[in-house]
Amino acid sequence: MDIPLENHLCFKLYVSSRLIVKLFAEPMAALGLTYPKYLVLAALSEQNNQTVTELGDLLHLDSGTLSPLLKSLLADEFIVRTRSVNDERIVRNSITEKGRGVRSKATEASFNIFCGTGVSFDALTALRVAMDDFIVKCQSAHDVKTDVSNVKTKKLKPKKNKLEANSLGKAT
Amino acid sequence: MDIPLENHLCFKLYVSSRLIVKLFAEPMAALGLTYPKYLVLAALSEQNNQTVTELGDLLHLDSGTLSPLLKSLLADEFIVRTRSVNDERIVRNSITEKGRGVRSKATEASFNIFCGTGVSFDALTALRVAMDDFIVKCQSAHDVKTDVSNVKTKKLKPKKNKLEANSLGKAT
DNA sequence: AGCAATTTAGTTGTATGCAATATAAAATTG
DNA sequence: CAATTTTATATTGCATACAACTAAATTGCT
Repeated sequence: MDIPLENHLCFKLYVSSRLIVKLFAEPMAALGLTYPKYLVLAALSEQNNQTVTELGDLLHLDSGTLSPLLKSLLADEFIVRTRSVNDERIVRNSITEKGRGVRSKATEASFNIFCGTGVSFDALTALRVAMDDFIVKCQSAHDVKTDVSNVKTKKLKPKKNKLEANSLGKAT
Repeated sequence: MDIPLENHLCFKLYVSSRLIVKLFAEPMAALGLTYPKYLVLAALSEQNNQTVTELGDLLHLDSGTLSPLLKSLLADEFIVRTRSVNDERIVRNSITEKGRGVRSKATEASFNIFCGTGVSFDALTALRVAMDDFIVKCQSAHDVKTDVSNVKTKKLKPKKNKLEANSLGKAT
């Protein structure tokens, strides 16, 4: 089979994503951030105190990527991390005041980057909407692949609790 | 400043790109490929015998990424590499028959992946067109950043030279 | 010709992404 | 309630990306 590279939407997305992340690099670095770190701060800024799993669902990143990122953000004091008292497996991540400060500046930088591209608001919005649909469909396609067997084998039950607080001292 | 993550086009692109690349992973691995390797083979399949720089311009990748990639493709005999006689700095990359074989199968897989997402051809085309414009604008914005000073200004840098041979014979 | 600047590709160091694995803790099960 | 399974997070290993740097080859300039 033969399809020109030019006709590969995946290729366009791949290039677009890397180009835009590259545009973010300098402004973010000036704030002590990287692109994914900015996303984490933005996520926590809107909904604070999220678990690693919740952040992962939102950003489509797994613990293999998030754990080092959160560790670094903690070291920079942009976030604090608290192991849950009720369930010691869970670690909640909260943005600090310092974190909110850089997040705000970073969002401003992000806005300026967008302006710098000269893309119209309409085009921006249209792309976002189209992208939303695409993301849902890709996610579904991916779930189909990985969920072949667990269609009927899941159940949720209420939690209990026990034990006391610490600050990331236990559980792994 | 405060803009919801949901309104960040960059975020949508970032997520979309990673999702689609993830969908490619298994089918490509079955052919001994990865996503960027597939792109290289697709590029050479359309325009064979390209230099590293030409491939880089097309795929928006630099030698830091391409050199290891091409080295790996060479080891797998999907391409051959020839240092130019006229200009020994230049290395031309050509897809082999074996390479064309897997590229064809990979393109077929790529088509199937697209079908699996359920995205309509129209939506696909619309996205690609919108993406093209976006890429051009991002590229321009990036060029503006990096070209600010070299329109009329030169830099002074110390130079020297020494050493020899590598796997392809000469020229580092 | 002779040397500085430029170009081309490769290497190094850092930061992701992600699958696979590890580990602790909680939920289920017999 | 002990053993098993599941869940939440962290760690490891591999493959990109990319900036910065290196080395060799070529161009340009005087």
